[in-house]
This record gives sequence, structure tokens and C-alpha cells, in this order.
Amino acid sequence: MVTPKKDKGEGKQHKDGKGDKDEADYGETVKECPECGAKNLIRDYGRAELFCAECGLVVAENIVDLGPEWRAFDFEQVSKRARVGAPMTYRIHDKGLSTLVTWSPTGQGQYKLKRWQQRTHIASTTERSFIFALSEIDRMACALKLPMNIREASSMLYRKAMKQRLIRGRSIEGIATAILYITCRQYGVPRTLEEVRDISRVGQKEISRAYRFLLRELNLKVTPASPVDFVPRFCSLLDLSGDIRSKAVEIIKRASERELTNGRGPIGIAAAAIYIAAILGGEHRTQKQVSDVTGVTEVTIRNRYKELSEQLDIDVLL
DNA sequence: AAGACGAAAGTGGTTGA
DNA sequence: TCAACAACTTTCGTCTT
Repeated sequence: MVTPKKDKGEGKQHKDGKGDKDEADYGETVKECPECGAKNLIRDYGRAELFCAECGLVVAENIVDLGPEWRAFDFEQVSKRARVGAPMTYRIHDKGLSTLVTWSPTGQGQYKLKRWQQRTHIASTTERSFIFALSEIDRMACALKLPMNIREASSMLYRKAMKQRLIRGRSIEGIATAILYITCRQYGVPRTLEEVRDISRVGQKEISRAYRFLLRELNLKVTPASPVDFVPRFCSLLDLSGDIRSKAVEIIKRASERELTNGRGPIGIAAAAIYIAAILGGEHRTQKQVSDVTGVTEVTIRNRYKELSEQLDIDVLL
């Protein structure tokens, strides 16, 4: 029953078809996010991309990389990896360190061969499902325009879940989707459950189940999403200016000081704050428009916006 | 006609016995 | 496991611009 989201501003989102040279230049000169207008872009040379800290949009890829092409997570890795082998990444199923095993059948009995094959069969099926999970995480992260660091973190989390034998007997899709959802929350670029569900191949129920299960089993703490986290993305989807964005954030801050946000859904609060801010700033959007983008109903927007405007003494004149 | 409003009933998730 | 509960949705009639 969720209305399909209109793909507004297709042109200003990050383009894949452009040449590397153009993008490298773009990465050097662009100063603010074309999606939400935020100024704090993060340049990740390790992943050769430029992404927005506010909404998580990948602004440019293949930017000029001034650092070494390998990554190191501690000193030991630095010394070992300085000039040997391919770069290691968690997004490749065997961490990119593959081993080629040659087999010489001379003098080996049938029995041993069989056992070896059984073992490798088990290894290869779990490996295959892991590869599948990673490709799914990548696909979904791509569709949601999430930065590479979130994809990396998701891969690491999935690996961890696998080590603790949490995947076996559960749907890979469900777990992978839940993990992506968790990582987004942890990195402060939350996507709504509806958004995640729309690009996943499993239903909302299964995602929620996997989500709760993983939080419990992995002892993860996920702080409730703040309404503020949703503002940049929603504002840009509504074609609202940066002025409205900061107004909305301001309203949310005042609301949370007065504890008007307690027990309320963060998305509804964000939607109402944006609705109010847009009217105050002379860029009126209808409740329906806001509702379509945020996924909360007009009724909820009305209820929240009544509360906010009354309690914060904001005169909203239409 | 479109947008805003609000009442009333329904839904899905959480909590606590 | 079940019922109570709050937040949110659906639906729909009415008012306003």
C-alpha cells in the first residue's frame, strides 16, 4: 500500500556512465552534496570515493587516490602487505587471498579422495552462499546509493554472523537485508524499513525477524534513529532548499528538548518538521507530497505537526 | 477540484503477567 | 501465550481555498 516513490532529480544523482577522467576532476572540485546540499563530504581515498556524511550519497567514485593502493588495519598488516599480493578487502569472500591447490592423484586411495571431496563440497557450498550474500548486500547498497564504507561494514558483520553460525538454517536474503539495515543505522544514514524492504527480495516480516535475531545474538546496540538523520534525504527528495533543511533540524531539536519526540516514530517527526519548515520558508509542500516521500500517512503528519506547532508556539499560516 | 481536517475503526508490534 | 496498549494506518465525510 506504499505509494511508489517518484525518482526525482535523476540527473543530479551520481552518474555511472561518465568517464574516469571526468569523475576524478569532479571529485576534486565538488564542495557540497548535490543530493542534500550538505557541506561535509567525506573523501575516502582508501575506497577512492567521495560521499556525503549527511545522506550517504556517493558523490563521486574513482577519485584521485594519493595514498598507497593497499590498505592496512594494523602495523603487522602494513609490513606484510606493503608490496605483496592484491589489496585485501572484506567484500571478497576469501578476503582476496586466494590459494590455488593442485592435486596429484598418484598414490592416493579412493577413500581419501572421497573424504576430501566431501569436505570441499561443504566448504564450497557455504562459500557459495557467502558470495551470494555479499553480492546481494552490494546490489541493495547500490540501489540505496549507500557509500562503500557501509558495504564494507555490512560484509564484516555478515562474516562475523557466519563465524558464530547464525546463518545456517535461516534465509540468506533475510539476514543480508537485516545486516544492511543495521549498518545503515549504525552509521547514521538510516533508511526506512519500507525502503529497505522494497529493494530486498524478502518481506518486511522476515527482515524484522532477522533484525531482532541478529541484535540479540551479536549483542549489538542500535540507538533509535533520530528524526534528524532522515531530514537531508527527505528534503532533497522534496526539492527543498538547504534553508528549509536547517529549519526542520532546528524544529526537531527544539521538539526533542521538550521531549515531544518520546515514543513517537522518528520518521513521522521528521516529516512533520519538514512540512512546517517548508511552509515557514515559503516553499510549501502538500501533506500528500511529504507523505509520499516519507512513507508516513497524511494523518500522522497532521497529528505530529499539530503537536509540534502548538507546543513550540509556531504559527503556521497557510 | 484540490487540499486540509479529524473522527472512528483497523492493524501490527511491544510489553508484562 | 495471551491480553492490554500506544502508535500508526485506513477510510471517509466535511470544511476551506
